[in-house]
Amino acid sequence: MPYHSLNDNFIGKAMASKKQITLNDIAKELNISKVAVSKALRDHPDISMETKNLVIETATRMGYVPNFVARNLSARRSNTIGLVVPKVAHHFLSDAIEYIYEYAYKHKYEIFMTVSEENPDHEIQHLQSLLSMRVDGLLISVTEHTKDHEIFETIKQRGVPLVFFDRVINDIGFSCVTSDDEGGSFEAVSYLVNAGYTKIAHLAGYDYTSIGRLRKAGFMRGVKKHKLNVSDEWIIEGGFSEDSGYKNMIRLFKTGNMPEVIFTVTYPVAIGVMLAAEELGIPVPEQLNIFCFGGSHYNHFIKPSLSFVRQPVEEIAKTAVNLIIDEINDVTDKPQIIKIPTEVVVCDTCLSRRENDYYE
Amino acid sequence: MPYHSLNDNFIGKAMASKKQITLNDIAKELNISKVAVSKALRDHPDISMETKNLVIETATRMGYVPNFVARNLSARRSNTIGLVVPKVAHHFLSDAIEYIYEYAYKHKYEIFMTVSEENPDHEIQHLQSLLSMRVDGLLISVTEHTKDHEIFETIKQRGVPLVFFDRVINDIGFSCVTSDDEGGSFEAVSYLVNAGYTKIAHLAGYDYTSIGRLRKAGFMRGVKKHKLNVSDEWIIEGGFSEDSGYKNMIRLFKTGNMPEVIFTVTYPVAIGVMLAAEELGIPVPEQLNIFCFGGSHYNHFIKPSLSFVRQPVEEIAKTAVNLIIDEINDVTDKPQIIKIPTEVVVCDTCLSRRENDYYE
DNA sequence: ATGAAAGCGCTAACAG
DNA sequence: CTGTTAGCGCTTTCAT
Repeated sequence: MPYHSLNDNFIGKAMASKKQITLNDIAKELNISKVAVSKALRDHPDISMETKNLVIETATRMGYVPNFVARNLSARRSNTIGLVVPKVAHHFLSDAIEYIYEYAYKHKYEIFMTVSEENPDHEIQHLQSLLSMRVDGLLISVTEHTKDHEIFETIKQRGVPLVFFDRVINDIGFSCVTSDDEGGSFEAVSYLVNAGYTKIAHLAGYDYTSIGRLRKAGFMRGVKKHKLNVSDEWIIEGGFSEDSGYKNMIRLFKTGNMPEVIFTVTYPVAIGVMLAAEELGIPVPEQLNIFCFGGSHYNHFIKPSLSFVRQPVEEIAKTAVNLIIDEINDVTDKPQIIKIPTEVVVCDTCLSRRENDYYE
Repeated sequence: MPYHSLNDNFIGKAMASKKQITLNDIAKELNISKVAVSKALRDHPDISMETKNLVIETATRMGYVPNFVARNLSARRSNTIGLVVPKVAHHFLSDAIEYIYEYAYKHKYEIFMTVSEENPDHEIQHLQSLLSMRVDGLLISVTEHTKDHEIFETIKQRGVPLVFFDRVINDIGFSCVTSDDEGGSFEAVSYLVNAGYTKIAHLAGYDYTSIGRLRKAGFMRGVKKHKLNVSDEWIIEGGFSEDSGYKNMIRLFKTGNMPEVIFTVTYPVAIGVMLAAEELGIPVPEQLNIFCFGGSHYNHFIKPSLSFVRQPVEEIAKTAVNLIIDEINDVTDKPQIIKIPTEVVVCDTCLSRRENDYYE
């Protein structure tokens, strides 16, 4: 069934059965025109203070609630931003979402959020829905499986502003806001080397997902810079979830060739590695160390707590919101590629083995 | 400024600048009427198979995207449910949100979600926005500070269906879907008593919030049933966050009168207690045990992992979605009060001290 | 089976 | 300052 066909259940009883108060009702009550009421309510300079107060008072008294649907249809803008995320129960995204709401709210934009569940088909569907709702702009972090860019071409054609954040698609003409994935991974390796580790493996994401590709690239740059010996078996491409961390840790173990440290592409992957290590009877951090990209609220309570590269989530959210609003109002050049710096945070794992380590 | 006045920034450039394909464009292209196209796209029985196929093909070819705003205005229903939650980065809610999206999606309803950040004023604002967008129904979990019920009266008056879930307001004529908060707490106490604990404290929520009141009530019923001696100092009313758990643990400690077990109203509160215990040098679970209402993804990795009352999150989400859809379509009696059973899950804390304990 | 007419509630453009 | 006119894009009667 093509997208533009209607939902099956778009029938039956409509919503609110009670009569709604409209601009017209207020106008009649006051014996003025509909337009005057509309303007008064919008605090338009055309209208006298006196009339305004009268209108506002009457509107409140009559229980008027404006109809945004009508307003949006007429004004061809909705003051609304569509947000598409792959998950909600997710260390990074759940925080990012809250910040996005917070900053959008400050700018008087409403956010309509939609969850794709890491499913590219749902992602397309939701994007279409949001487009159909005539949102003014789109904010999206793509699923870990998004490969098809057709929908984004459509969006570009239609001229709807869109900003990618965190998991992005570069080079297709839209702005992107991310942490410095490549640089952060590079710094992680540098930290590890300075701390006295040389045998480092990397559980990577997928190459077709920006964070997977870039974090691996940063890792590789670190490896090259510090002339580390990294066997092929130590770089395993997998997903971004706990599950893939678990599986790939087992796979790594089976090679019989274990590193000192495993650097994982995400926090959940590290958790999966911990789980597997526990089952395999490998003590962490004594026999195996773990370092990951991205933190978690619960990290402090986990034993051992994981050292990690901090993602500047608030900054990313804030920047993305500001950018999409600027693009909506056409006050910025696009596309912009923005990378927010990261920071190495040392917890229980991967402590320095040296004496005078400058990382304190 | 009254709610119905417009946002300050409702000016400036509108969205999509490119011309959008409308029903009319397709109609002209095909030399048939707008209505025929509309009906064909909606698979209306009036239209012949032949015409339908032709229309659908042409629409696809021309890149037609239906305008839901116009559709909703005309049809007076949007196939959309408004969702208001107090937080997103939250053990229970982040899961609940995903399930709500999942089940709504199955029923071809779109969810527009909004985050109140535990702020009752934002909550009211968002409810108003959603109402103005003419959502067909509302799903809400209230903030921990929501006391004023006026907005809900307004919603009732307007005849818009609403279903509360998890944090609910009873007795104001709306349906509620929750876990069995009272029963779950009662069972927790029963478990603890059977496991050999008698000195139990309760870090409660607020009495004006449903989950706080009911979980405390269940606790009290357990205390009475098992004739436990619980000193007044052991029942502390606070919030639902990590922060309040931390503060109240310190407060409890200062009384010099410590229980064997602290039963907390939520998982985050338990985490706060753990934090404080760590700082105070009280070993958990050796010297102090913790039991809480609600679990967490990360519980398995926390040492010691917390024993808890499992909230049936998927069931709650599913039930709430089904209920709101039924109410939208007026195929159910309302209001309904639905309680989903909970389950005691034993992890590292509060293990049984008895030999032949039937809880294994 | 198809279409013409009438609006959903609101805002924009222009005239007074 | 206020009102009139003309839609936004779509869905509903109700004719044909």
